[in-house]
Amino acid sequence: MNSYQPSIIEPKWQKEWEKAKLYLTNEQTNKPKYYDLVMFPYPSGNLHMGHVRNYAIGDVIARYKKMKGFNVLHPIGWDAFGLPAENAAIKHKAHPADWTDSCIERMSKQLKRLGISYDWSREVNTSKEEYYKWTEWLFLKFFEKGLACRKKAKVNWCPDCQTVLANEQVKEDKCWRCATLVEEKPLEQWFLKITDYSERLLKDLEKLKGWPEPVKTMQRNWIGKSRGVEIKFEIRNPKSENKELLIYTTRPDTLFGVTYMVLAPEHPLVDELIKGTKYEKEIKTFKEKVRHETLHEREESSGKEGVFTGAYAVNPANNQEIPIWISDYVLMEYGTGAVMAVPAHDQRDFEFAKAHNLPIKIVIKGGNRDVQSQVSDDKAFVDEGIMVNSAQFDGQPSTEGLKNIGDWLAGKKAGKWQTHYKLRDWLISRQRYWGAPIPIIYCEKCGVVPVPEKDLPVKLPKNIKFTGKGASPLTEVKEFVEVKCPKCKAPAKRETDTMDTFICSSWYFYRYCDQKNSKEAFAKDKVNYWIPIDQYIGGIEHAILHLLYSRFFAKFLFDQKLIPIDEPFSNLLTQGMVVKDGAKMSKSKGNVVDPDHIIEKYGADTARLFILFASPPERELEWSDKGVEGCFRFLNRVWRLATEKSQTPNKSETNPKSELIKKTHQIIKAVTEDIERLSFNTAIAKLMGFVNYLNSNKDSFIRHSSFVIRHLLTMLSPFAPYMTEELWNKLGNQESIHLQSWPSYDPQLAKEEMLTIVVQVNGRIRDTLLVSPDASDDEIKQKAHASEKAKNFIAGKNIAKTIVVPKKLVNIVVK
RNA sequence: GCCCGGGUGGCGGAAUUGGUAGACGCAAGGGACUUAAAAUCCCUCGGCUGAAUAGGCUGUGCCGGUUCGAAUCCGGCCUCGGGCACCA
Repeated sequence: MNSYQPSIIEPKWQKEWEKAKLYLTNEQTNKPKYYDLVMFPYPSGNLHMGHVRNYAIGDVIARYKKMKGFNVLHPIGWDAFGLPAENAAIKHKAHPADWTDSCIERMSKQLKRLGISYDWSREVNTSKEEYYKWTEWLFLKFFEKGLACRKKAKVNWCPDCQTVLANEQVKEDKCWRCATLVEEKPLEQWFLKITDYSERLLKDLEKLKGWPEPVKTMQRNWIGKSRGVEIKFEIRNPKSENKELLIYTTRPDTLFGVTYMVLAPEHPLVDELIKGTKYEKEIKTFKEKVRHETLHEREESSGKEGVFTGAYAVNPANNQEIPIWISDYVLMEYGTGAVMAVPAHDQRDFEFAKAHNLPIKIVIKGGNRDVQSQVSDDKAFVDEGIMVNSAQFDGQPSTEGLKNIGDWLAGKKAGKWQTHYKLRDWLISRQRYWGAPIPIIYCEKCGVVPVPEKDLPVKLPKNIKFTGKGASPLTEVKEFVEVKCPKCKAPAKRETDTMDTFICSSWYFYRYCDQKNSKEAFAKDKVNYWIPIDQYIGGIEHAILHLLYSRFFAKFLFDQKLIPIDEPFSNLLTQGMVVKDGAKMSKSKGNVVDPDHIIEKYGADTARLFILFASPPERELEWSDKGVEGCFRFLNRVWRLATEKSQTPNKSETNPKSELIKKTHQIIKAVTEDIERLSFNTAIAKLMGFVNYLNSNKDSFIRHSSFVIRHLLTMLSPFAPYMTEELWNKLGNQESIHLQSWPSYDPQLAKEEMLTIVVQVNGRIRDTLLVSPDASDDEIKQKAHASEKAKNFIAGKNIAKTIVVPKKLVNIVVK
C-alpha cells in the first residue's frame, strides 16, 4: 500500500483529463442543460484565495450537476481590459497587452492545477479583437436605438499631470502620483441611458426568486424610486423678479414647516441671486471650497456648513418669506439641486438649522409622543403623525395630508406629482488606452458619425507611449485619430475615449455559448439553448454595479430580439469575501495569499476542501493556515480506508437491513440535500462524520465494504476530484469517476428507526424519550407525563397545558 | 453620512420552518503504540457547582419585548465588514 501523494497524482490526472477531453461541452444531447457560471477574473497576475473560493464552489456545482445527469456548461475567461494593466505599463515599461497576456498565462496554469472542470475551448478574453469587435458592435446597437448619448460630466483632474484620474487614483483629495490637489473638470462624455430601464430593472427584481433578498434590496434602494411633488417657490428678490425655484420632495405633508431653502452651490440660480450684492464675495469663497470636495465627501458631509444668499423665496402654502441658503449637503445631481428645508421633521435640515440659528416649526405631532421635547432633545421627528400648524390640513393624519397637499398644489398649479429614481445614467467614457474603443467619428460637417459595422473592430493601435501624464495615449496616435468621415469622406477625428470595462463584463456569458463565432456576437440558437444562467456565483462586492449593468444589457438585448429572456441569472450565489487580517483580499490592497504554496504542501484537493469547509459560501471567510491540516488528514483517512484490504472479504454485503446499508443511505440523503441547498461546509462535515463512523467500526469488513467505499468516493469526487479519481482507478474501474452518476438513496432505508423526543417542563429540558416514528401524539404525551425526571418538576403544581410538537418535543406547562 | 450584511466555546463554524445550543474541524490536555520522534489510534474539552461520564444553575455582542418555548421574531444600542456609480 502506498501513501497519499497529491504532488504525484494531481499532475497525472490533470493530463489524463485533458487528453480524454473530459470537460468539453456541446449542445448535441438529450440531457437537460445547466449553465453554471462563475464571475470571470481580472487577470491581475496571481490567483488569490477569493478566486479559489469562487471557482471551487462553481466546480462542485458543475461536477455535481453533471453526475445528476445534466449537460453542464462551465466556462472561464478573462475580464482583461482595465486600469491596472495601464499602471503596470507605466511602472514596468511593458505593453498592457503583453502584461495582460502573461498574467493570463500564469493564472490559467493555476486554475488548471486546481482541477476545475472548465471547458477551456470556450475561453474568452475581452481584450482580444475577436471579442471587443462585438463590444463595439453592441455599443453601435445602443447608439442606433438612441440609448447612447453625450452629456457633460465631471472627472477627477490632476492639474499637474494634466490627466484624468480614476477614483482609486485619488488619495485624500490628492493625486496618488504627485500629491497635487485634485480638481473636478467637466468633460463631454458618453452615457448609456440605463435610466430608460429604471422601472423594468426595479419591477423585474420580483421575478428573481433565486436571488438573495439582501441583493435585491440593495438594487431596489440603488434604483431608488420615490413618489413626490415638484413644488414651485417664487423668489422675492428685487433684482430678479418672477424667478422660480423648483424643488422635489417626498414629504409635501411638511410643507407648512418649511423655514428656509437650500440650493446646491453650483445651482445656476445662485450667481443670479447674489450678483452685485454684499453676499457675493462670501458665496464665491464657499463655492470655491466646495469645488474641491469630491461627490463622496459631500455625501458624507454632516450638512452643517452653508452660507445665506441674501435672497428669499415664498412658501406657496402660506406665502411666508423664507431665506435661501447654499450648502454642500445639497447635490446638483439629485432631484432639482435644491431642497425645501423642514428642520422639525428632517434630521439633516434640523442639524443645519441648529448650526445657523434658523427657526424650527413643528407641523406634525406624533400620537402620544411629545414632539416639542423631542425636538429640543436634538432630534428631528421624522415619523408619520397628525398634522398641526398647517391651516386647513390640521388634524389630518400626515399620510393623508401628504396626498391632499400634493393634490392641492397641483390644483393651484404650484406643483405636480412626480416619480423620481436615484439611478443615474451610466457614464461609459474612459480617457484611457486599455479598453474597447468607442466606435464613433466626429466630422465637422456630419457631426457624430458611428463607425459602419463593416469597419469593425476599431483596433487599438499597438505603438503607444505611457507616461501617466497628459491626455489619453490614444490622442497621440495620428493614424488612429485622423480618419475620413464614413459619410462624406472629409477629414474627421476619431473618438479617443474607450469604454468602461463593465461594458465588456455585461455580455461575456453570451459569448461563452458561441465563443468561436466570427460572424456574430453569438448565434441565436446557441444562446437560446444555454440562456438563462442557472447558477451565477461571485463576490458580494458585485451586488449592485456588475449585476445591475448585466441585467440592463439583458433587457436591451431582449428588446432587440437577440436573446430569449430579459433576466440573465436565474439563481445567484453571492460568496463572502476571503479576508485576511480583517481586510478584503484584493489586488488593490496587496494582502493577497498565494494559493500555490498551499497546493504545493497539501495538494489542490486539500486547498479546495478546506476553503469549502471553513465557512458557508455566502459568509465572510477569514483565511488562516491552521485547519488546512485537518482537511489533509481527512483525505488521508479516506485514502487508507479505500486502500487497506478487508480482513473478511467473503461476507455478504447486500443485506438491506444492515446498519451499514442504512447508514450509507442516510448519508447519501444528507449530503445530497446539503449540496442542493449549496451548504458545502455541512456536506463535507457529514462525509467526515461518515468516515469517522466507518473507522471506529471494529468490523474490518464493514470498514472496507466496496459498496460503501464506492459511494463515499463518488460523493467526495466533486470536492476532491484528483484523489477520488486515483482511488477509483486503483479499485479497478476503467471509466473516470467524474463520468459516474450521483448515488441515489432509498427513502425507506434512509429513515431513522427511532425518534428522540424532548420532554420539557415550562420550556426547560428535563428528559428525552425514544419512540417509534409511528407513535401517535397522544402516546407521546402520555409517555412524557409518565417521565420520572419530568415528574420531579411537576410535583405540587397544576398542569396548565401540554404542547406536543410532532416528532420533536413535548412541553408540559405547569403553574 | 446613506444602503446591505455579520457578531454563537480558546478558534473556524453547526442548529434547513420559533422546538435538545455547540455537529464537523482546529487548538489544548491526557493516554496507547514506539528505543525515540513523526504518523496513527483512543479519551476529555462553554462557564459555574459537583466525587461524578448523576444532577442543578448559567450561557448565542448589549438592553428590553413577544411566546408554552427565542441564536432564530420585534424595538433600541454597540461593534466589525461590503457597496456608494472611474478598482474590478
